[in-house]
Amino acid sequence: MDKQTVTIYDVAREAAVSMATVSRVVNGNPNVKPATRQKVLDVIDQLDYRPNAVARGLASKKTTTIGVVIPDLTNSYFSELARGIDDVALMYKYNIILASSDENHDKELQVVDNLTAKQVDGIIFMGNQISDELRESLDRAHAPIVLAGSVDEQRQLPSVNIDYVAAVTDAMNRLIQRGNKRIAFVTGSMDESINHDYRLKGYQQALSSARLNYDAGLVFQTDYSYRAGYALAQALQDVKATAAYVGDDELAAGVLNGLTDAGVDVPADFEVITSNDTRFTEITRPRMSSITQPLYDIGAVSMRLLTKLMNNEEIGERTVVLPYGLKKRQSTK
Amino acid sequence: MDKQTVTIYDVAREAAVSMATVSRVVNGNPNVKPATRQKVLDVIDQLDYRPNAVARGLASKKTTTIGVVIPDLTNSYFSELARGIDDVALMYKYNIILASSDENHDKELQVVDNLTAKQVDGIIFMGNQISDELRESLDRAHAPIVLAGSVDEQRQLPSVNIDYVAAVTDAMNRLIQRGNKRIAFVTGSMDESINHDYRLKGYQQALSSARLNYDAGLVFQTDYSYRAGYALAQALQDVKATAAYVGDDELAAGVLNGLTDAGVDVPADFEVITSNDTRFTEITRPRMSSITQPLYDIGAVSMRLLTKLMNNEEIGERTVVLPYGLKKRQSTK
DNA sequence: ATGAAAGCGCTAACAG
DNA sequence: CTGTTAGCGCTTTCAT
Repeated sequence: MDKQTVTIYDVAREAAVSMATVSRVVNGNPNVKPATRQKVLDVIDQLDYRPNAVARGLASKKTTTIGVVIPDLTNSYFSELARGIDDVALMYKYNIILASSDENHDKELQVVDNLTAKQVDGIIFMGNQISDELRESLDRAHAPIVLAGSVDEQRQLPSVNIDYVAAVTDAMNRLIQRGNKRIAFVTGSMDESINHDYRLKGYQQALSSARLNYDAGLVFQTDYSYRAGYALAQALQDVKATAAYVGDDELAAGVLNGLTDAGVDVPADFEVITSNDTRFTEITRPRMSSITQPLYDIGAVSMRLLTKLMNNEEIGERTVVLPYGLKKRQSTK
Repeated sequence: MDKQTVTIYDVAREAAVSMATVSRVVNGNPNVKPATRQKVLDVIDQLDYRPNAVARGLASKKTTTIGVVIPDLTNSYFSELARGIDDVALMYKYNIILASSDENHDKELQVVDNLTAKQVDGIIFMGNQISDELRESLDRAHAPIVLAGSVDEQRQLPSVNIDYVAAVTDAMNRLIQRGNKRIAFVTGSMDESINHDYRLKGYQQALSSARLNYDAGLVFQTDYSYRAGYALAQALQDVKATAAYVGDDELAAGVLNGLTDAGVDVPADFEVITSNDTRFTEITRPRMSSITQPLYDIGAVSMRLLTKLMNNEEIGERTVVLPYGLKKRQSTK
């Protein structure tokens, strides 16, 4: 039942060199004579030696493992980001410890402490409520961290996103130009900075530029789920909205189908525009117009940035803003 | 830049006990006098001591970390399974190292070796082509493994699934009873055991029970993507199929929309039934009829089974088969 | 109930 | 270019 049969010591003995030398060839240290390197390599091959990453981690204080905290694995927005993270992590030979936070503050704290105990070399964090408590936990990790597709209202933490304010403003302008006067704003919790400090700001800016009144009754705060959106159909009609900006694609799909099933014609009688351009936008009928953002890239760039931070490389800008766009499909006129 | 400031040694000194005692209280060993336990606890609190999991792992040969290999993070089928795995892992205090395989055989081998190096205590594997090579790698891990929502044609590895053959047979019978004579079979690669050895078998069984001929021209092998399904619309009409069983929900959504956009009325002129009952089935219009399966539970039960295996607990059946169902929605008559 | 001591498998100075 | 020697921080016998 030995997990580890052959160790670096066995290789050293068999190859008649010191373990330091074995360590050197394993780690690609150039200070080894080709002949002995080959000899060691042969023995490694013959014994089928595999370095123990845990021992390595303890000795070197580097685990080549990063932590990724994700609010919801089953939400396409996050899983697309994760894919970008994963690809780049692989490229740089880092393993990922996945930690689900369920957008729950206590759990976020817990998982971060947990990642710290595991001595991760860095953390990619997705989530939009960075409390002071969390900031402390993150500090204790003594490891670099970057926010992926998430914002830090205090702009202290390195992050990669798009310009959410401008994106929402653009989306709103589109709706306003088409003559909509009562446009609903539908997103997740306003406790999330991205909703409260960015999207809502964009919403209000567009309104005020168009000299339209801001009506709190048009603001819907719910959770990011299809069901939640579907359930909103009646309320949306009750407030006489003729369009909606929605902060999540599944939520938007729910709004769209809820409305359609209630006999509302989208986009003729009601326009909807969503935020993340995930695959859901193509699957619904009508297809959903959306803000577009390079999700995979946001994840990939986050991870790349993290590697730089972990290597103490020179960083240009700690907050990288990627370009967004607007894609008109069928849910808007 | 010290990652670890306070160690067990510091606590021992400060509490005037040996590190062995500190270790005992940290690990909940009952052989500690309540008074000294309290003293140690106080010092731990005061110094904000956090055990280093890496050192622990090296000393105890247990990392409380498991590896999860997943073909595609962005596919709902797998992410739903992962959610179940994750929840139970948390419950038993295991961390998850996530390893994407991209349904690529070489990558599977590589990630398994990687997980082995990291000394994971167990592995949950999703994927349906267990080659001999992979089996060897898995063996070398010296860690228990369970297949989640995946099959091992050789039935050697512990796994949790539904009865795929029966499920597909049921789905086919439904289609056949409605009078369909030419039913397409649309799935991913036939190299995958689940497609070749299970689903296809169910398809053929249903056909033969109904005395319908098996026509290889009705079998479509593609990848699990919306685009792939969408692109199949013409081919499906060319072979004069009037219905299709589809092995993946996104793929099915593609088939459905492709057909609809080509002017085919679903379900009036063409029925489709899919396999995984993920959220996509509710979002498409018409909604998709589907085999139902307890995805979250499959993941959860897999993880639970793995914990038992890791603790050398007595296991009843190494292959657990969960119930499936059939849900009629609007894509079938 | 508690302590001493020997590792776990590897890296990293430091010599030579 | 290679070997020696300490640890890394913790668990785990084995004594006491």
